[in-house]
Amino acid sequence: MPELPEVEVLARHLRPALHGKSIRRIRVNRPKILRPTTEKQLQRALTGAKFKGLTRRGKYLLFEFRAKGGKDITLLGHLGMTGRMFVARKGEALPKHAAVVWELSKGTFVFEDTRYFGRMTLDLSAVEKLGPEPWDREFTPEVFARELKRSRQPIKVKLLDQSLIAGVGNIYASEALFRAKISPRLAANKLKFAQVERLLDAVRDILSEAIACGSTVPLNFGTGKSDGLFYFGSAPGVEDYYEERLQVYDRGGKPCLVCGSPIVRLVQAARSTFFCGRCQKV
DNA sequence: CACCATGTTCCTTG
DNA sequence: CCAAGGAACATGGT
Repeated sequence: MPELPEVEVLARHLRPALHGKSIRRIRVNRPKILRPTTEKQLQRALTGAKFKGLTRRGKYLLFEFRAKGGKDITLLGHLGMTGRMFVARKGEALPKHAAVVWELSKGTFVFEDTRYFGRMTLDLSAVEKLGPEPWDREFTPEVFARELKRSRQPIKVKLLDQSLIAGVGNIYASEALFRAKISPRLAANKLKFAQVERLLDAVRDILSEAIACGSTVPLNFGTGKSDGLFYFGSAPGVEDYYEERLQVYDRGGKPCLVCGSPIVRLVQAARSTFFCGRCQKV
């Protein structure tokens, strides 16, 4: 479930769910997910700590706590490929792959992750390496263009570079390029300035629309199958809602929704890219 | 069985 | 030193 929009929507749901609560006890079922923090360190830092706030940076979540001794603590969360987080109600069964569980003053916070690629750690170094948020005022088309000039990698691959721009993942990279009518194969340093402008607008619009869409969906994490979100999401009764959300991703061989020509799948940097060979000529 | 999957990091090669 | 490519991580779905 996790690119910037999904993480943003999750943050908006978790904030009120954690408001005013503190951590009674921490259970770690998958210590690796804390790396390089140890289970002991996490428990020492957070047992008895009170939730103070939650922000998002790129695809990361930053949990703020006030520890028992009065010290402020930041905990970093990342969903990896398959991570989910939710506050379960009392007596609710834990999912099979619950990696970390916080028993709260009221309720239970669950970080579950089938593939265990996610993170929950006191090591904040990953965030320092992130590039700007897509809507950062300083991140102008001029800045974007200057960075792209330095690379001959395909533009699709550059969009996934979190040190260039934070938060774009494999799905929305394809979607943004389709929106901007730019070929994913075009070398980053070959983009015209007008294309860079269009691409930045497209990235911002695609992500904003996904957040707006996700924000209207009633999440119901606890009950099982529904992660309530986006591409794989199926909140009850809103199935059709998702139909038209993705224009190219995972639509290989299907007709382009603009021109009807078949959507092409290719592999770049070991990841699938989808695009329309007719609409995205250059 | 084969191949695919929303992400990041590490290692190798040039 | 850097850029680029690929494997590894771990589990499940088709």
